[in-house]
Amino acid sequence: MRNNHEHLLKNNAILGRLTGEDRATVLKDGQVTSFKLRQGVYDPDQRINEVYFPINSVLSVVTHMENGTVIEIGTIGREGMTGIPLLMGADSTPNTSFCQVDGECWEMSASTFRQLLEQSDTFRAFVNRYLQAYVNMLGQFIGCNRLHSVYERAARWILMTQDRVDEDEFPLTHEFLATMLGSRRSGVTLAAAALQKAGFISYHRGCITVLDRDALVGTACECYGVTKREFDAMLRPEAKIGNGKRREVA
Amino acid sequence: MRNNHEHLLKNNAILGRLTGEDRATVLKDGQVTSFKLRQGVYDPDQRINEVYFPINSVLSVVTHMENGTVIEIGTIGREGMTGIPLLMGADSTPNTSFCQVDGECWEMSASTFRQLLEQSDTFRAFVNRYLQAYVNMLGQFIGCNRLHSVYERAARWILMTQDRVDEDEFPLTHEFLATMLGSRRSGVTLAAAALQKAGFISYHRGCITVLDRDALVGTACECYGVTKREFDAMLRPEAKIGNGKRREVA
DNA sequence: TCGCCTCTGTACCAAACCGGACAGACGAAG
DNA sequence: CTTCGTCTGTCCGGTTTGGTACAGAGGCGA
Repeated sequence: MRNNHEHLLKNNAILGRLTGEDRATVLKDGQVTSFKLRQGVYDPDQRINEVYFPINSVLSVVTHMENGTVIEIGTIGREGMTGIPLLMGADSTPNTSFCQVDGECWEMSASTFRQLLEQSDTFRAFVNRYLQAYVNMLGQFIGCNRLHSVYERAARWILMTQDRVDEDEFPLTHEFLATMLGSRRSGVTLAAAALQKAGFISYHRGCITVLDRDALVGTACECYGVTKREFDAMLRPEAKIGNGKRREVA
Repeated sequence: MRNNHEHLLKNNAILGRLTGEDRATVLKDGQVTSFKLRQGVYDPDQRINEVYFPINSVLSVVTHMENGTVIEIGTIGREGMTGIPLLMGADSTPNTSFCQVDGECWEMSASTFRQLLEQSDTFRAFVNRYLQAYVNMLGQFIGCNRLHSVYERAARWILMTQDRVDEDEFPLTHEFLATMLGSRRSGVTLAAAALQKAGFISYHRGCITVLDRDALVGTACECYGVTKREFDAMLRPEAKIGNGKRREVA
């Protein structure tokens, strides 16, 4: 049982790097939880009592506009965790989180999370670095949503999700993707059809398969690579976070 | 001289709330610095040696896309500070910061900043809450950039800047605003002309004047109000937001 | 005062996208 | 084997915006 759990922990980038006492605390005070497709994780402005470290599930953070429109602002998978606001001293978030691809998470109470932050420099360091990468992703997406086409963003989104589930196939409807991207469904259908025709992906009634990852990377906007490098770098303690951008102000 | 400085500190939402030893540390180890229009503050991936608390200046954080396009991801004025990455344990940022409206900042070395974080619960709390509001703003703008028109976003931007300079008049060209909003200049000219015709603003060769704030608020997308409430609430320790729950200070 | 540079107004075409709608196709449930 | 709901393909008019270009107007320096 414990071996099984330890195996699961390895799949999460943060938990998988803990050792000794820290790992013991995680195993002792946490548990595996499953999320089903579209299941809610956090509601706006509600107290956050648990944090989750995805193992093979993918969660989505979205914001609601006043007119009811929903749009994705971030994705959380095995590279990270939910409950970022706790790290900043808040106990809630104005956003909504839910399950985008069903699977398992490691659940930890907010109090255990805070205890670990105090107890472990390693844990605090990794979580902080994740926060940093997450915030940098938000900044990137501000530009992405303004400057890049549905086609590019769709490819980017598919790649990001595939990285997090680590399988070629996962559930996805055009309708859902359109909501995440803040575009209309028929626009996504055109983009998806083009990607399928090109042989990069195939899909069928709510299920998508990535066929040619490299081609997708070439199709997606730079935002995919930029954020991926950020997240990768965060996991290398000695690496400098950043991606070599060095430009002048206009 | 010291009185003068203390007066300046009051104008920054974070520094203005410090007392006793904390304030003494700030005054002892910091200084006033001026930024000129378009002057750079941080370059991508360069070590952050100083942090700045705007007094009456406004700074802008932008990201560069690979094709050279620049777009704003955040604004920093007297409600906050630069150097957020330090708070997350990083020592650089992938983004660029520069001066959007010239004026003064309180400059503090990174080491003093870290010392204050250790020394003062109050300081750490305020800075953490500011980070929280800043991150929430990023999330809001991800949606805003995708879903709202140039007209709405232009009004939002003008309001946000005016809040930070606290004067009705400040420098702004259509060209610059277009860059910040990630749109083309002539589109901003149309939006600005409409706002002027409506009597909400007036402008002339690189200088804009807000004439009717309330009308502008009505014109801007909800994102203005949402982020303003976040910043206001985060800086009031006793504030109740969301469902009436008090947010804990870290 | 003159000339130049910046800022603003405007125009035009093309592409992308919205908003909405409709129909076919597939699969799950009965 | 139907039925029904979901998912996808497609269409069309209208709007916004991108890309580009040009000209006038104001301010500033020579």
